[in-house]
Amino acid sequence: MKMTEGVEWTAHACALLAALPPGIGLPANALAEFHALAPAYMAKHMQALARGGVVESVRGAGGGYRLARPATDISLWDIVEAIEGAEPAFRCSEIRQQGPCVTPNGDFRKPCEIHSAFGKAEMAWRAHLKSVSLADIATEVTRKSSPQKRAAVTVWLQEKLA
Amino acid sequence: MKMTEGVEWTAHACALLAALPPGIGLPANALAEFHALAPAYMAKHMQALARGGVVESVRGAGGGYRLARPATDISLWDIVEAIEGAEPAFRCSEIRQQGPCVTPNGDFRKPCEIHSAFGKAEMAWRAHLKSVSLADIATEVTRKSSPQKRAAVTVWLQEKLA
DNA sequence: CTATTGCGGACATTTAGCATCCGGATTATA
DNA sequence: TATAATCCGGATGCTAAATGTCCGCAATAG
Repeated sequence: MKMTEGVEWTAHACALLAALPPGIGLPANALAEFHALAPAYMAKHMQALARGGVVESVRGAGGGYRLARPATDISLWDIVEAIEGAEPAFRCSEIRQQGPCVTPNGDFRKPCEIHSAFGKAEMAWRAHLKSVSLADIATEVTRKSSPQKRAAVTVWLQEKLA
Repeated sequence: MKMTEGVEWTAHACALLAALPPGIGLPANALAEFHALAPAYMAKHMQALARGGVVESVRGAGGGYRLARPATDISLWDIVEAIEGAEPAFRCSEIRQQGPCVTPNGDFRKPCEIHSAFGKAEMAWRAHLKSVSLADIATEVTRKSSPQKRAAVTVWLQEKLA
C-alpha cells in the first residue's frame, strides 16, 4: 500500500499554482525547480494532471500549466485520480469462486463481503480527500508561513513570471 | 496505490478459520487448497499473520494455524497491518524544505498541510477497517451462501480435520 | 523413528515505479 | 520568418517491490 511520489510532487505543485492569481500559470521547469525536483519527471506528472483535467496546458513560449478550475473546485482526490487512476487499491480477484468447495450454480451474485468492506473503507478515504480543496491547502500554507518565506516566494515568482 | 494480494488471500483464510469452532485450526496447505492458491506463498503469508499476532501457529503433525483471539476481536485492519505493515501509504518526503525559496530558520515546525490531509484520510480508511471484524465477515458469508455450499464446506472440513 | 508441519532464509521471476531523452507540434517574440 | 520556449507522447533503462519456489532446521504427534 504505497502511493507514488508523483502525488506528493503534483499536490505541492498545484498548491503553488493555487497561490497564483487566477489564470496565471508556470512552466513545468519552474514547478520542478521550486521544490528541487527532477524536471523531466515532474514534466511527465504534469502531463498526467493535464490529461486528468486538473490543470490546463499552454504550449509554446511563455506557456506552462495553470489550474483548470478555481482552486476551491479542485480536491486532493482529483489529483490522486489524475496521477494514479481511479482503480481501488484492493483488487478482488474472486478467489471465493475457486477451490474444491465451489458449488456449480452461482453463489456469487451477492457481492464478496471482504471486497465490499474494503470498498467501503476506500470510499471513506476518498470522501475525505474530496473534502479538501487546493484553496484550503493554499490558504493554510500561506497563513502558517513566515514573512521571510512569503517574501522569498514573491521575489522568485516575479522572476519566473517576467 | 495497490494493496498486495496477500491481504486478500489471508483475509479469506481468516474468514474460514473464523467459521471453525473456537480453538480449531487448519494447516497452511489446507488454507491454500480451499481457495486454490499457491501453497508455498500462502504459507509465507500465514507466517506473517502469526508474527503479527493475528493467528497462532501449532507446529508438528496435526498442527496448523488458528485464530489468536475470538473472531469478534480481530479486524480487517489487523490483517492489513500484519501483511503490509503500519506505514502510511502517503509518505511525506518534506519537499517543502527544498528549493530556492526555503528560509534558513525553521518554517517546518508546523506540519505539512498536504501530509496532514492525507494522514487524516488514511485514518478514516483504517477506522473503517477496524470496525469490521472477522466475525462480521464470517456471519455474513455463511448467511448468504446456499445450503449446497455449506454442505460442501462441511464435508471438506471433516476430511481435513480428521 | 517417522511423517507432518511451521519457520526463516536464499533465490528466481515478474511487475511497477522512477527517471531520462528524443523528435514532433505549437506559439510568442524578435 | 527564424528562433527559442514549451507541451506531448513514446522509447528506453534502472531500481525496487511483489510474487512465487525451494531448502534445511526445529518441533511434535503417533
